[in-house]
Amino acid sequence: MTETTHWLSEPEQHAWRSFVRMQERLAGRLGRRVQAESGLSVADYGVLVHLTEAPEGRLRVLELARVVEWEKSRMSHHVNRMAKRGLVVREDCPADARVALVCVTAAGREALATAAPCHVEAVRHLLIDPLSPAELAMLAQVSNRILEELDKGCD
Amino acid sequence: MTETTHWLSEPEQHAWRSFVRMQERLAGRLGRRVQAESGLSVADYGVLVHLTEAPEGRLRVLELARVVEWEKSRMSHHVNRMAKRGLVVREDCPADARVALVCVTAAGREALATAAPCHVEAVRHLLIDPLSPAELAMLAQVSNRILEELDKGCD
DNA sequence: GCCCCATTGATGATGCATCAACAATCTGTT
DNA sequence: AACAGATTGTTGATGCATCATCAATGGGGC
Repeated sequence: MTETTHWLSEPEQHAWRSFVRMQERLAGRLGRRVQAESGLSVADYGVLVHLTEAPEGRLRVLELARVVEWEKSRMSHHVNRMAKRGLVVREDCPADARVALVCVTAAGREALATAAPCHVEAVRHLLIDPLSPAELAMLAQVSNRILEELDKGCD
Repeated sequence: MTETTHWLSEPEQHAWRSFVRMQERLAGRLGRRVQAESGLSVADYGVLVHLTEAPEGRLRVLELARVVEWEKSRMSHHVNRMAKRGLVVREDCPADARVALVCVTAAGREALATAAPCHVEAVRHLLIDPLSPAELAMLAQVSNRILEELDKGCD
C-alpha cells in the first residue's frame, strides 16, 4: 500500500450517497406496494413476465435463469416456492430428460394480470412522474453508460 | 377495475429496465468486490463508517439503526453477527439500563481502514469515472428528486 | 410509592440469496 | 459399446432481512 487513495470529493460523495439512498428506498417502496396489492414479490413478477412472454408459457429452468439474470440455483429454489403457491408447475421435457420445464398456471397468469397495473402505476408514480422526459432520458443514458462499464470489466 | 391502466411507453419501459438492471448489477459487483478484498459486506461497511464517525466510536442500537436507515431488529441481529466476528462489542449504558451500546473494536477500525480505499476505488471505477461531471450532477439531481417524492408519499 | 405506557431492544420463525457439492443425462470420441 | 467431459438441475448449509412477539426499563401523573 504505497499508493494513496483518491478519495471522493464532496459533490462525488453526495451524488453517491443520494444515489444509493434513492435506490434502496425506491426498491423497498415498490416491492412493498406490489407485494401488498397483488401478493407477488418483484422477483415473482419478473419470472412470470418472462414466462408468459415465452411460447406456450414455459421455459427451461436454465433459460429462465438466463433471461432474468439469476443463478440457476436461485431459480431452482424460487421455482419450487412458486410451484408450492400454484403460480407455476414443473414439467418434464420429452426430448431431454435433464431439463425441467417451468410452466405458468392459470393462477400465475391471473396473479400477473393483477400485479401488472399495480406495478406499472408504482413505477410511474415513483420514477416516471417526478422526472421530466429529459431527465428520464438522461437517467436511461447514464444507466446504459454504467452498464457498458460493468460489461467491460469482469473484475 | 373500470379504469384502464396507463401502460409504459417504449422509452419509459426502456429507461426503467436499464435503470433496474444497472442498479442490480452495480450493487452486486460492488458488494462482491468489497467483500472479496476486505472481508466486509457493504452493510458492515456502512455500520462501521457511522460508528467510527460517532464520538468514542459508539452508538446506541436504535441510533445506529436510525443513521443507516434500518429497522432496529435488523440492526440487532447484524450487530450480533458483527460482534461474533470481533468487529464491534456490546456495552451496557450506565445512565439507562435499556440501551445497548455498540462500540467499534480495534479490529473493526482496521477492517474499515482496509475496506475504505477498496470501496472508494470501486465506486470511482464503477460509477464516477464512466460519467462526465455533468452526468454525475444530473444523477444526483434525479436521485434527490425521486427521494423527495418518496418522502412525500408514505403510501 | 405505584401504575400506565412509551421506549429500547432481543428473539424466533419464515422466506430469500449464495455457495459448494452432487446427481443425472447427453454428446462426442475411440 | 464404453468412457470422458460437458450440460442441466437439485440439494443442504449458511447468512441475511423482515415480521410479530416478548421482556425489561424509564418517566410522568396520581
